Parts: sequence; structure tokens; C-alpha cells
Amino acid sequence: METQIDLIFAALADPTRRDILVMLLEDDMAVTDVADPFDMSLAAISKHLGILTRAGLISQEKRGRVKWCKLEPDAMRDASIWMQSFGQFEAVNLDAFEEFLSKELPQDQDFSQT
Amino acid sequence: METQIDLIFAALADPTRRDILVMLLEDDMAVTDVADPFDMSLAAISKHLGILTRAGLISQEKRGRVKWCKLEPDAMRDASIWMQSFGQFEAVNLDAFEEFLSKELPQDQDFSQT
DNA sequence: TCCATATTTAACCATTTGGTTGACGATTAT
DNA sequence: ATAATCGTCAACCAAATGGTTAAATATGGA
Repeated sequence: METQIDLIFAALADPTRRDILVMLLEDDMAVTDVADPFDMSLAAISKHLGILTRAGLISQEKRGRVKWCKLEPDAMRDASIWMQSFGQFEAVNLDAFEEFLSKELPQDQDFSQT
Repeated sequence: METQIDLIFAALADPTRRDILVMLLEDDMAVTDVADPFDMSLAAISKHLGILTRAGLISQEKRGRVKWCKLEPDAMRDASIWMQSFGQFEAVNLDAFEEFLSKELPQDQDFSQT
């Protein structure tokens, strides 16, 4: 069976889809507008958006005849945490790490980046 | 052309390959030993290791007839940073994490994996 | 009502992916 | 020298991926 993390990493493996995510950082967009900058059919972009949606990285809401695409940044969290458990946190007790996360994540504070 | 980040995300999209990476967290391993727990031919694992190598996530060094596989945790950084650039998702508070690490690391205990 | 716009679906195609088996080269052990 | 072990390679296969075009489905505007 395909897990959510499978779907997320697979979705992120395509540069077109990563570009779409970057575009959606700015604002929600209609499917047509997402497709505009790409040298690719609307149908192809529609498929990419479907893959991003199934991975939970975006959501789509139809208002009238326009379907709005919205970034769902939280979806990347699982995959991001999975990755961080390597590079920086290699020697860590992962059980303790999980516990740490469960205490740390609910708080809504800013976080620094490397 | 396929960028390094494409290769890394694609490599991480497969659960077998993620399992291999987790195994290699413990220690370097010979190809045969990596293959052992999997219900899959040695040739298949050899291919997976090739994909992980091309992505830079592991390195392989042949000593005698044994080829040793070594985790390269730094390789994940680019992809990890890409994900974190979506600064809006709830991420780990790195300051708090540093503190967690400083308490956790000195102890030499085993760590469990999922 | 009729037409244009927004998006998906269906059918198709080439390429890639993830697996198999069997033969092979290199190294080590008997 | 011969046999066993380690690992890759080649050929093959089914299924998935990423794209196309053309038709179909809503919805909105004239």
C-alpha cells in the first residue's frame, strides 16, 4: 500500500510540481493560472495538481466554475521530520525525539532555519 | 535534465529505499546484509542501492569482494532545506531541539526505528 | 438560448520503474 | 585447482509516469 509519505516524496520528485508549490506560496490560484507559465497542456497540469492533492500538499476548492488551489504547508511536516531525523539528528534516540516533537509541535512559535 | 534534488526526492519515495537508509543509520553494511531482511532478490536491492548512490544518499566502497554501503546524511540537506523554505508549516523549533540534543547525545543508548 | 470559459476525463503513446531470472567476473576459502 | 561467495549485468516483464489530443461536463455571461 502507498503511504502518505510515499506520496509526498513522489510528488516532490517532479520539478514542475515543486514549481507549482512555490507559485502557491504567494497566493491561492485557479488551475488555469497555475498552468499559464508552463509550456505544457492544461490537462497535464491538472494531473500534476491531482497528484499534489492526493499527497495532501495542496487542496482544491471549487467556487463557481473556478477551482482554487491552496497550499497545505503542514503536509510537508511528516516528510520534513523524517529527513531531519537523518542529517542533523543521526545519533538521537528516536523515541525520545518523537516525544520531543509531540511536545514541541503544538506550540505556535517561530522557528529558525539553517 | 535531472537535478540532484529530483534524484533525492525520487529515491526517498520508495519505502524499501527508506528502510535501507534507516538500516544504515546503525552501521555500514555489505550489500548482501542489506538485502537479507527483504523479500526481494539481491539484484533488486543492488538496483535500489544504485539509485541511492546516484542520489548521493549513500556511498559504496569495495573492499575485497565485499562492497560496503555507508550513509551520507549530508546529502539530504538540500532537499531538507528546500522543504524548510516553505517556512509556513509548523516545523521543529531548532533552538529547542539543540537543547534537546545536548541532553540526549552524551548518552550512548540504542535508538529504535519505525 | 447560445456561446465562451474552466476543468476533467478518456484514449493513447513513449519512457521509466521495480521487479524477475540466469549468466558472468571477481574474490576468497578449501 | 576447484568451489563457494559477493555483487553486477543483461534481458525481460508488468505497471506506473508524464505527456499528448479530443471530447465531455459544468458554470457564467450575452
